[in-house]
This record gives sequence, structure tokens and C-alpha cells, in this order.
Amino acid sequence: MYGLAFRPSIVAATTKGHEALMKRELIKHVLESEDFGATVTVAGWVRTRRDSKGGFSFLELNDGSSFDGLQVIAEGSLPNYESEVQRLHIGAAVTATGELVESPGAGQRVELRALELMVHGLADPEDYPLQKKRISYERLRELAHLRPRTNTFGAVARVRNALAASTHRFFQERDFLYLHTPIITGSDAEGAGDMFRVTTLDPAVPPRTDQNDVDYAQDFFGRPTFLTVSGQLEAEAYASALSNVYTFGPTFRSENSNTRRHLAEFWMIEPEMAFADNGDNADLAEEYLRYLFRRLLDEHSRDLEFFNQWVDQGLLERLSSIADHDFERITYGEAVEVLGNAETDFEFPVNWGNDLQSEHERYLTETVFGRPVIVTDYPFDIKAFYMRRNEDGKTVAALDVLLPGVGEIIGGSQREERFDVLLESIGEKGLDVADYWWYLDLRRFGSVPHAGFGLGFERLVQFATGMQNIRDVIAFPRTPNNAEF
RNA sequence: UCCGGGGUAGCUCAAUUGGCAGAGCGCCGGACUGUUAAUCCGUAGGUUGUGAGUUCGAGUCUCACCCCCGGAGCCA
Repeated sequence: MYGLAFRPSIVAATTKGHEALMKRELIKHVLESEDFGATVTVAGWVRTRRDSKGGFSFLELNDGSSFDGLQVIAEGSLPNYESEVQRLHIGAAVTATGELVESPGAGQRVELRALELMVHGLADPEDYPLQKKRISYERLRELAHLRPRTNTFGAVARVRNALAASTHRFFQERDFLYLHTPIITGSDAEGAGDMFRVTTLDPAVPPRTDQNDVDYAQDFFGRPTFLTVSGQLEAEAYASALSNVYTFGPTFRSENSNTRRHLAEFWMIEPEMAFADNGDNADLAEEYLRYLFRRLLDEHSRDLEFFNQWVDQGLLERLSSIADHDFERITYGEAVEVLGNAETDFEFPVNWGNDLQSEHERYLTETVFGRPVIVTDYPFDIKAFYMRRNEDGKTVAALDVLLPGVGEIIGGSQREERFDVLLESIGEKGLDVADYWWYLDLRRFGSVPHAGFGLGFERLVQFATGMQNIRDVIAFPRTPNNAEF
């Protein structure tokens, strides 16, 4: 409806800008350049305009390629200085071509003396919601489409990207195969939480069976289907053929969780190793986390420095410490003992057989050890059916990795590879054996000891940035009552 | 879902026992020889989350609902 034919000036500007856009350089590279005197073209969004007393203006331009922006000097002699430059405010998009010079002012090493400044889109300061001052995270959640233009969310996006890239690199370096497991699953019994139903039936008048139940035989897949809560079971099938695999994909849970640690849609990384036990599992988890933080410290120090200064003052020290030191490893039984002897009064009592509460996990990782803790060998009764039974018959070879501040970031286990024992566990958990026919097949044919875990990617980003709320480390968070954007 | 806190100008927040709805920032105008969250002066800016109710009078008290935040549970 907005035909360009009605606005010839836009067509001209776009055509004219094309050549300049082709050779524009990312600001991150310009900031490191030593090539003074060179003609350089950059493009980005204005963060601030400061008018000098001398009849020219400073523009701070950011294109997201780095935390820091480039200072652009717009002389009063520019032909569009009064008509356009003076109307630039935070949020406006421009391309600037000029001479790269050493900055005479303090605060930046280089700056661009603009010879030409093209305005792509203005941002009316009366309407543009972002301001040159701190805006609350709560407010920015309502502006999820604009918040990547802020310092904080630009940095979050870069750190998140870096952690994703490092994840692939870590597993690829170790010959793990990246596996895409299905988003839509036919299994409603994965046991990892409430699921979103996937259906094409008309919710107002679904087809009914003779018993007046909804007739899912007439649904798209001819059976009930859901969004996945875990790719683990499928990953086990591929680990049982390709040795080591990992998934990295979206995961969905329809629990009515309202905390700063939960999302209805989040991303999970799930490695699965054949010919491995729970000790190998713990080794992998620790090596992986320490690898991520080491690389992040080495390659994204500018963003981390920002978080360390404005978001979480202990961040750099904590990340370095974790990268450099072993994790603590204790069994559930030992944890119960430690907690039982604690001076602290817990709201919930600590008894063998009860799951550890958030306050207990926090006490262990923050107060007792002051570093990441891997807790293993939980009671069978509080863990999932697929976890491998230990010799004592009471515990399973499970594993949780607890991080200070965010709590449980990894949950995993050695899987029950013994057909008879698995069958028994399915029965004891009150599950229907028929639902697990193919999962049981993996134990009937060439079964091997194997283990794996799931890591909540957003919790990882939380920990790496110090961001308190998980809704602020994913681009467009989905939580109960919130699916805007 | 449960417990607690909150919703007032574009944003962040004040408003005494129920008694004229305010400030800072931002914007706009002006001043100032290279600024860095610039500074200084000035203008404009309001259906107090929604709907009922009590009262001479409600931002303030009562009821219902909506939404947000924190904690808990579930979990990653």
C-alpha cells in the first residue's frame, strides 16, 4: 500500500545510497583502525547528538557490531546540516562517509569527520520511547522490538550469540554430532513438565468419539501431539548409533511459572554420550561450562566489563574463578548431611528422600562452597524413570549442576540401559509401557551405557551477563500472559 | 497456582489524618568556542490500571477485575 511510486524522493535516496551501503564498514572494525586519513563509510543508529558551541555537532553512531559507538563529527558546512543533521535524535538511522581521524577530544581514540551524511530514517523524539537515560527493564520488556538498540540488550545479544557459537565449537571440537530433534512430538509422557498441545482441530467444535471424548484420530497427525519438552529420548536413539550427539533447540513448557528463572519457550542444549557413565557426564558438564566462560572472557571483555560495572559488580571475578577452578562434587546423601549440620534455619526441613529446595541449593553453592556444585546420586523416588539405578537400589545416577545466583543450570543422568530394570522403573512410575516401545527397543538391540544432560541456555546467558531476569536474556520472551511481538 | 509488593506526566518517582496532583529526566525554545549521561535559564506536558461503591469531597478508604515485579512450587 505504501507504493514507492508515490514517493520519488525515497527512491532517489535509496538508489543513491546503494553504493555507499555496499562498502560500508562495521564500526567494530573502524574503532580498531589505524588508517588515519582514509575515507570510511559507516552506517548505524544515532545514540546521541551533542551540538558544539562552534556550530557543528557530535553524533554517536552505533551499529550493534560492538559495544562502543563511533563519534561522527558533522560540520555546520554539510549541505543538509540545518535541514537534517539538526533534526537527528536518538534512534535515527544514518550513513556517514568521511575522513577517519585521531580524535582531539578525550574519551575516544578515533572519530569520523563526515563529508557526507545521509539520513535514512528520522526518529521523532516526541514519540520514540528510548531516551538517553536509564530505562527500567520492565519498561523495556514492553518495548522488546526496540530494546536491542540499548547498551544492555545489545550486549546481551552479543554475549548470547558468543555462547551459542562457543557451544557448537566446543562440541564440534570433540566430535559430537549436532542433531535436530523434532519440535512436534507424539509422546505426551516425556515426564519433564506440562506440554503445549499441537492441533488443527477446531477448538470450538472438535470431532467427538462415541464416548464424547475429543477424537484425535481426526487430528492432523492422527493422534495427540505436543510441543517438545526435551529432545533427550530422540537424542538417545542417535547416540545409540553415532556415539556422541548434542541438540540445541527450542523447548516448550506450559507450566504457569512466574519466576525470573522460567520461560514457556526456552532453548536447551542436550548432549548425549554413548559408552559413558555419570562420571563422564559430570566431566563433560564441567569442561563445557568452563570452556564457555574462558572463551567469553577472552573474546567479549568489553561487553562483560559493561555488565560488571552496571549490572553485577562481581561478574568478572566470578566468571574467571569458575573458568580457573574445579567444580565441587558431592552426592545427594552428602549434601543432605551438610545441610543437616548447617547453622542456618531453613524454611523446609532437610530429610533424605526429599528433593533439595531452592534455598538448600543456594546454600550449598553460595554459602558452603562458593562455587559451582555438581550434586549426584539422587533418590530414585524423586527422579525420572529413565535414570540409571545405582547398586544400592535407592538412588539413581543423576546429576544437577548448581551455579551461584541462578541455581540449577544443568540436570542430567546416566540412562538406564538395562531392559528389565527400565521396564520395572516405567511400571513403578505408573507410566504406560506401550508409549515407550521404541525407547525400550534401544535396550533390546545393542544397548550400551550412556549418559547426557540438559542445559538451560537462557540460564547460562543470565549467569554470564549477571542479568537478574531470564526475560531479559532472550529476544522476545514467552511467559504466562505474554506472547506479544 | 500460592504469598508479598506495586500501577500517578513520554520515562523514574513524590503527594502528611480523605482537602488546590508535584519534582527530576527527556522533548521544545534560549544561552554557552571539541562535546562525552554536557551544563545553565525557560515553556509545554495529567481520564492517578479498569469498573463499581462510601463520602460534602477519593491518588488516598471498601469490593471486584486486569496487568507488572519479587519470593515459593514446577524445572532448565
